[in-house]
Amino acid sequence: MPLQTNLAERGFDFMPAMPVIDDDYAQVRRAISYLIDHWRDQPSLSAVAAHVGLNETRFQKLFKRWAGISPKEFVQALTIDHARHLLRDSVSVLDAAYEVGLSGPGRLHDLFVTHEAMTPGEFKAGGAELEIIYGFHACPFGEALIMTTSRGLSGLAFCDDVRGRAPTLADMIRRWPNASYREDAVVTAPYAGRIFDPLNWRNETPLRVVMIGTDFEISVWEKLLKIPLGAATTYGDLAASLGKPKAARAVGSAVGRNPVSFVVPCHRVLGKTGAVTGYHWGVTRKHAIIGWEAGVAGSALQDIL
DNA sequence: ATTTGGTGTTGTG
DNA sequence: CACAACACCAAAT
Repeated sequence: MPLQTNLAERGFDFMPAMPVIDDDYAQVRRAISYLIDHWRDQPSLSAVAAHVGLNETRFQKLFKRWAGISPKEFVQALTIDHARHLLRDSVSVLDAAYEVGLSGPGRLHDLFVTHEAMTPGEFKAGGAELEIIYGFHACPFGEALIMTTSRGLSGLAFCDDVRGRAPTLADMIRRWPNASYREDAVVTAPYAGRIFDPLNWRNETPLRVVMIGTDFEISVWEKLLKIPLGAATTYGDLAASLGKPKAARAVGSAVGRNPVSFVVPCHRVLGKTGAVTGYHWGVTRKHAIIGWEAGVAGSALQDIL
């Protein structure tokens, strides 16, 4: 049955958001990467702007438009101090009162998500008929690759600015080599509008996500869905909350294999010290997401989230 | 500051 | 079945 006819049923009873146009990210990315390298020297606003190739005023506006906060506030959001603030309830958020069971709600404080799990066994058994439809869309963090099945969103990945789409698509296809794939950006576009525009996060119908992974991976990813905007946890705490306090490293691997980036907020997991550790799609992008979320958390939107 | 050793899970042969 | 790889972490240099 054609996917298009199911859109309303699957949660798209809203007008697609205004197109997510963010050519800004290319310049913002250069600024962030510069800041990561030079934060020690307290770089002036004009120095960062110059590095990006803009004058101070234009840079200010670009940044404010992109993040909702000033460059200064953004730098603040990347400090260990801010990380400690995000981590203040690291342990308890993972054991939040609400249950994220099968088909349960997650990310209750921001994006409204329900999910179901699909193990590799199930995936193999039903995989023959399973078609993955994908499309590329601009988003605040560069170009995103969105993948869907008839059961919901199954993948979200990011493209490298210079290497382009192909490596990202190959990376994702390698995860489910037996599926069939078809590109149709018309089908995936509503997901981009729903996911990357905070105004749509509390849409009354949940965003359906299907998790394809091993039992252990799924148990880790379900925990991630409990971390709300404005909070973070550590690999160690995550492991402990699964009853395996020594498995921090295994948890790190599982978090790294999360196929639904951003929606399953793996960027909200930090090292024990608050350091921003690795990210499958580049640590710079992890910084960008954390800073961008600081802007969302501090904005007037806060009231509706 | 850097190195070392102990970890659990997964993919490969 | 064994082994290497890994988005970790604490303890010892």
